Amino acid sequence: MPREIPKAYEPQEIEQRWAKTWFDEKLCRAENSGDGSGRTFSIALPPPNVTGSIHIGHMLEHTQIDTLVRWHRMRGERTLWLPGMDHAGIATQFVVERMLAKEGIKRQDLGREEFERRVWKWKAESGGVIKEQMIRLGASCDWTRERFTLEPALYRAVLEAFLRLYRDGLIYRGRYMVNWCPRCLTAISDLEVVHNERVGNLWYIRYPVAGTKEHLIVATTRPETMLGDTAVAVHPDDERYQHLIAKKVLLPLMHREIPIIADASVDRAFGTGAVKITPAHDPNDFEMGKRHNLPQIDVMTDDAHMNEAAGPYAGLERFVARARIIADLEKLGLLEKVTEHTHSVGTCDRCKAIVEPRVSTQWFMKMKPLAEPAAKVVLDGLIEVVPDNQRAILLQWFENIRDWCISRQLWWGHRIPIWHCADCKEMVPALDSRVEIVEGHARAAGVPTKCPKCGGGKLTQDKDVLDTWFSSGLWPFSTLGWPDDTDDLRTYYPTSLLISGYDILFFWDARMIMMSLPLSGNRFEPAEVSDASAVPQKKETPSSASLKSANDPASTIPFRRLYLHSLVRTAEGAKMSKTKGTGVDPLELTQKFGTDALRYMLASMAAPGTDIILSEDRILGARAFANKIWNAARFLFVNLEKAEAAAGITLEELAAPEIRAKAPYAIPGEDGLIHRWIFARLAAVSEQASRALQDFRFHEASQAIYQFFWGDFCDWYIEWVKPQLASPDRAVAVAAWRNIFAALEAALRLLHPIMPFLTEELWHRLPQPEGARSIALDKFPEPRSNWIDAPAEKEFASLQEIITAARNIRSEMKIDQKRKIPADFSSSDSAIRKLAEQNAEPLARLATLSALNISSNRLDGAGAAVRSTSQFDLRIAYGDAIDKDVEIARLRKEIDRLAKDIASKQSRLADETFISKAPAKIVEDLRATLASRQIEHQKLLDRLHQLE
RNA sequence: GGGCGACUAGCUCAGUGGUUAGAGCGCUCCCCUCACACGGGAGAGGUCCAAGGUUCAAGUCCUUGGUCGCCCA
Repeated sequence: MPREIPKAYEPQEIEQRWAKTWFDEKLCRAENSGDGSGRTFSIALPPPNVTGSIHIGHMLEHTQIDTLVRWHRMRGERTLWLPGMDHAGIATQFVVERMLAKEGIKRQDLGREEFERRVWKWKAESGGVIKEQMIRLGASCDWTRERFTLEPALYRAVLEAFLRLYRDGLIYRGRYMVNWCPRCLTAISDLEVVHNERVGNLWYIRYPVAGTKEHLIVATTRPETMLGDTAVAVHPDDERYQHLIAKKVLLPLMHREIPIIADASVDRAFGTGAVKITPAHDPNDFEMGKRHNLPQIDVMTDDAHMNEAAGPYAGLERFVARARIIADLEKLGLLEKVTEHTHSVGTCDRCKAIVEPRVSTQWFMKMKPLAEPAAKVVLDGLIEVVPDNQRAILLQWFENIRDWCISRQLWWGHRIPIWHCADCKEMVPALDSRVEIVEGHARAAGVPTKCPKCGGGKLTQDKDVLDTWFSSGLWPFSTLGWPDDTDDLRTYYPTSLLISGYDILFFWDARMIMMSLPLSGNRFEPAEVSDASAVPQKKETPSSASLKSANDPASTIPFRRLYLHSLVRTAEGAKMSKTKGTGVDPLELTQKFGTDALRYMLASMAAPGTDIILSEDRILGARAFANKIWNAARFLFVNLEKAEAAAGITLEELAAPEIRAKAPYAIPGEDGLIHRWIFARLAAVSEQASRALQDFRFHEASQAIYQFFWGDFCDWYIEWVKPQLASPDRAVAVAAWRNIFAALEAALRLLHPIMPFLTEELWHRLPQPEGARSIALDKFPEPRSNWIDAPAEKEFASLQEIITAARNIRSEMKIDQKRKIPADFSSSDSAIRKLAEQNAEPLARLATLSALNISSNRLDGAGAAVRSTSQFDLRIAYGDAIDKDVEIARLRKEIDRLAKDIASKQSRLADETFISKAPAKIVEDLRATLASRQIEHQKLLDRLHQLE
């Protein structure tokens, strides 16, 4: 048993040692005998991005998950926290392209296969730093079940999901308006576009009306798109323009005649009420173009330069073209005016480039038939959403859902398992979801060789890959072995809980629900087709009713509870951002303060629904807490050595597990109030912590445990029992030691879910059962019936009051801290007098009194300081040290406060409606409180009169 | 434009209709007392954003307004 204990807690070595041990010993591997018995708790790690390193947001998320996971595990449940990573299509491709750029290479120079090879190489070398960091930070994941979205099993799950959804008509391909990122060179989904208000301009441009001298003035924020205009639209009821409808205007610069059309969707109040229509470059115009059969003219290239359709402006970057166009219009006298105009500009979530709305041929997922059942499971309460207000936000999103663009023009990701026939353009899906391993990596194996429509043999696979979130949407079941029917799926699915930030509620949580419901139930029905000729015809989109009947929602939901945690913000309240350098590195913080301290701080701030503003002061407080715990343990071990030497007491006889189990022990010759009290507190706090954790109230659990450990255990319990521990009466010492070790050990288990390292270290310094590996596998304290003791709690509170009153007098009288002085104690209540008598020694010791004279007499306060409560009076006479004026001021303030309180209570009690309507308990309590206030008030008044 | 959240001690935040609204940090005073100065003891500090309303009872529920932040369009 190591006894050398440093004076201050030094977390670095301890944390590294335990992190390694936990990982090496596979401590948190979830056993699965397959019998499915007993309570199960399972949770999937929201997969961090393979390019990522841990940031403070992960740290918060993982602290909360890990705390709950450890708590459930300690409650004896079969517990699985399944970790892994996603391949982060755009981000990873970006990172590798940037590296290549340093060598002067473009991915196109390498070709697709070689580029993929390079990305895998990068992944092997630098991907997944975050895993090492998580291990270092003690995340109690089952690392034996770690998953990656591009590994063969999950690749197969993606193919299977795609093929089923395609077969069911939920995935389709078409030419529609999408958000195009000209930097990433790919389409992105609506969710990946960040809208910001920006001050720009509104340009008013004169379009000459053909065959007249009139001009129609249109207003636009993006003049460069006018090159692709195919109409001008006005509202059908707009009197200003009635005479122009069906005429034509001559599109300036392009010398093209385009029609003036009438459409009710035109906002008459915007600009001049006449708008240019560019169906290939604006979502509203796209819709209008369809209604009026207008041509779509795409005037840009993939990288946002003007293309040949832009005539003289071809080759210019879009904003250069804009400036040139404005200048040219001005020269021609066609620029009416320019005004300042604030409007919303969409940027790429990943690279911040301004997104170009653009028509493009892409793959989409139909969302309405998926969103309806998803909303239903939330409405029906099959998935509980916490905090509750997020539930409404989620439901509203399901309500207003739009189709999801799932294809990405990237080379890194799951390639769409569709082949195109060169002859007849038929789309041929992969024959099945099997994957083959080429150079160690998965790709679709069910390659069709013949076009089922025309019999042609020239089939080429679609070039696009799937949005990373598509594979993330399958995460809760793909990681457990789906589409196979595995023991893990049977045991751990649906998962118990998902914890994520509310910022990915739509990206991930919502999509997971939508994809799980139709897919995760059918484990025995792979979408295989036996031969190419049997490629199924696309069915009608299934109704939500048929989706529902195919699967039981209770068994196909991805998780039973969804907890949206808050975000960590900068001191200014902004979202932390790596690019802005406002991020905080949690590893740096753990280096400085210790992981447990950082975890404690985050947990103590993590009230549901409130964002966290990071404060170094709070981490310092948490570090102090860790140090306090360390030193409490240190006190026990250091003093135990003395007891060993003096009385031959051994740790084994004091703290062996079977000894601890029987605490609290009675102390020979006294009532053992203090010991009964600490276990009563332990019971209350254990219960409070459990209740709080059940409801994700991490801050409440943290605070309760802090209060217990520091306030109750250190400040009162240890101080109180010090003499007993050193007692020459061996029986007294042994009993006291046994109690204090049992209390400490239980407190460590109580604290373990939040502060795993410190508690593991100290737990191992106590005797444990043969073969016990970790506190993490021990039990969370549960209130025992012999711990609960309400009278002890009440009595001890009175003793605390007496000591505090005495200390208060001493402090106000500026009595030397070391100087022992006598005090007089009086109470009309014999039970209180008896309590004081029985505890005279600790009372005197902790209040530094030379004597405590107990009586039932009224105390004469002349020339002395007095503190009174309704239960007792305490008097200390000490020379002429009392400052009369100060004392009078204090009394007056107190009397005033009491008088107001008494008046308010009296008036309430005088109110008939209150008496008749309020619960009896409330009235009763109020009466009792009033009585004791009145006693107190009278005592203070008497005292004041005496002084005056 | 629609929705959500916040506003409580100097700061950061708890507060689940019912006793005198709490915590940590900071502040003031005293103490390096034999586990801990990352400590111990004692204290000061609040018209709970404003105004109405519901209720026997409002920091808490409702309405309106203000300031700040976020999400969706």
